[in-house]
Amino acid sequence: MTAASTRNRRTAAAPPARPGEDGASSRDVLLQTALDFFSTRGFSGTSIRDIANALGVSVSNIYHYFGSKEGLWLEIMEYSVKTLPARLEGALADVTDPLARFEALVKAHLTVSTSYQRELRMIFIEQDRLTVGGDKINHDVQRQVLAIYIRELEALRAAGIVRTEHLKILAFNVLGVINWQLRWYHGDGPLPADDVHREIIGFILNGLHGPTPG
Amino acid sequence: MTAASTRNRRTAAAPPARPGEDGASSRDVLLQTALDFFSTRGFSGTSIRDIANALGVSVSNIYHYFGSKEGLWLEIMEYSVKTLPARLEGALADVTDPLARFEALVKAHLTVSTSYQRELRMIFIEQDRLTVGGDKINHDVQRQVLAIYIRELEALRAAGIVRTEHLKILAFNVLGVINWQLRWYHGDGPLPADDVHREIIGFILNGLHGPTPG
DNA sequence: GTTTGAATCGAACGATCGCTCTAGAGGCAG
DNA sequence: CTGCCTCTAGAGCGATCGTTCGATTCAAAC
Repeated sequence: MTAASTRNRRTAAAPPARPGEDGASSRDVLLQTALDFFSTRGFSGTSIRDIANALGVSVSNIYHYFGSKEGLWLEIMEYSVKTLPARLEGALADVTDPLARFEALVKAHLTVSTSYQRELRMIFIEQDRLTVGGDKINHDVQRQVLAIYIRELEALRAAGIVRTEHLKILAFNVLGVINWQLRWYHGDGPLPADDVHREIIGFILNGLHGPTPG
Repeated sequence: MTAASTRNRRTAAAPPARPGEDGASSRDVLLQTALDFFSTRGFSGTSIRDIANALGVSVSNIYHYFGSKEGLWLEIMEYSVKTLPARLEGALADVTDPLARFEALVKAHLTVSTSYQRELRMIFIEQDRLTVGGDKINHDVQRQVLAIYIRELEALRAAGIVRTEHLKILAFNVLGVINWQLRWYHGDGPLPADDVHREIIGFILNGLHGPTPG
């Protein structure tokens, strides 16, 4: 969102970075640009020089701040994707009714997805290219999120709202709708994000009832 | 491993063998191996040497059969993904009732997804790395499939089953559930594919009813 | 027997990859 | 001024990338 504007400010003449002055340090600009590339081209589809050249800086800069290409990827994960499970749990803190909890869960998930769209895309684009430690973050986050959904779905089944016994499949279906939105929603449509979210939530909450017997 | 033992004896004037015609020709083995790599590592995450070394053959072989790395990718698309819209239309040929049509559409889509899981994954993994002509196939297929779903959803709205006016969002939600299955379903679970499909269809058909007013 | 052509290999090309190294520029403490 | 530290640039390293080329094998065609 702000990457393009900050980028133009410090291109050609290579001025020294002034952290805190204009709010975007060299480090932040590198992160934003890397985010743009990683989220659209994937890890192996993005080269260090792609990022450096887009900003008109040297590749040494990236290694100075992040140590390696994978370190840059992990740095983005650290402040965004890794916080997703805690954010979802936070949205459930004050809600007791099972159905209201689930709706709050989906709503919070959609809100985070809109805020961190590019970052979350990084999870789902090309997952077998990082070293063991790097992949572990992706898998851990996805596993934690899935566990949250299954736990809430169990409460819904206890309440008689969900009838199927295959809660894992149901959770995948719900997550499919939510995560697919990362692909098709670009914010340039005529509908505000809230209306889009309402449509998605309506679809999911109806889908919970599962296959009609008979 | 099997490439060295398979010597093909095909007639000189004929073009390369069609897939599935005789045993496993060198060409077919190359296609299958490329499919394994492309569907898990993406286009830029797969190197020509990855494929060649996995089979113990020379990289020249790939260029002999497919001309280029992108030609190999497109060859896979040609016999699989590109046929998806026609297959979906074919499933609708004899059905008239709108709801039955939609159910047949989703069911056929799931069947094709199970048969061509790796091929369809290639669509959704890394989409900005091919040249203009290569990307066009991906976009065309996705656009055609979306058009089919929207057309059927319009019939459902005319029949009073679908109430929302945002059919495009609804179509994306349905496609999200179906396509997300490409990620999580690996066929190694305890449930047969038919049961999984039934769960997914049940979720989608209930989701069609959309947000409950009030 | 000769010719043809598809199938295959191994070497090598230029480009690009992730990454390292050295050095210079500028701020700041002594 | 001197030394230290952070930030940055640029050259260059070895490896790998997609691709090309020449040569060889082998079976069918003439």
